[in-house]
Amino acid sequence: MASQTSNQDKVGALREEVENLRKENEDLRLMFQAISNRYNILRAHLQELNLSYQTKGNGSLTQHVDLYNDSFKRPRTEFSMAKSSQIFVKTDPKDKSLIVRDGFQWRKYGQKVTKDNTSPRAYYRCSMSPGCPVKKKVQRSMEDKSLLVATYEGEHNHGVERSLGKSLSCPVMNNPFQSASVKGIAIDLNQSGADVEMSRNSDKTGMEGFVSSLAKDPNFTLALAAAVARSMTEQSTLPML
DNA sequence: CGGTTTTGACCCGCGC
DNA sequence: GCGCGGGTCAAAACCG
Repeated sequence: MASQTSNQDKVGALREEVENLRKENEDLRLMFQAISNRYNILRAHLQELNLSYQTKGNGSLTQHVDLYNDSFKRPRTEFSMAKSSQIFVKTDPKDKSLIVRDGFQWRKYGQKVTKDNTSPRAYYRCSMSPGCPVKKKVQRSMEDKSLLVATYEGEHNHGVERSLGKSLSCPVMNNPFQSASVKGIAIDLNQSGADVEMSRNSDKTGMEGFVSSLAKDPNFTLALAAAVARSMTEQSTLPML
């Protein structure tokens, strides 16, 4: 029958379309994860600015929110990946491992007990790319033993995608630690939560340029919407921690 | 077997 | 020059 063959054609075409969409979705997911990682690094840089401010004055919540805006309003000649930045990760204080999952692969090359802190400091080098100069130090905070402080130095000479292709779960996105806070500063390491906090606490002054440039790209907005939807679906299947 | 971790030795800058 | 402390090296152990 003619109608039967045309139905088969339609089914074939639909299958092909579904497969194409699936591939596209996968690409978009990887792209979203790369952007997420970059965002985390940028946020860590902000955190560093915030900390240096707090050491000078007694930072209340209001002050540190203002600083977010001030640091964005300030003209910058360079706004690349942070050359040196700190992030805080909430962990079990009894856990002696000094591991901070941030989406990159690291090779530990040393550990030292420092004078000002009873817990040891671990030294890592990025092992995702042969000549990558990035290093990080991880040490438990003295004030709050449940916090791991990771200090990053240098700029990666590669993207984060390299490792993402191998595993479906991005360590940063699936970070089991819901939030970390120290002296009134809260860093939410849960990806979706972080986005919400960001939009609540800042007027996005400095982010405007970045966001609007991305928003002008229809491909990006579509990609982001799809990736976020998928990300949320995946996260909803994870056990609540 | 190749990559990673461990850990004591070594290096180097800084203050005295 | 010397000692101290933080950072790195490198050989051995470990692990998937």
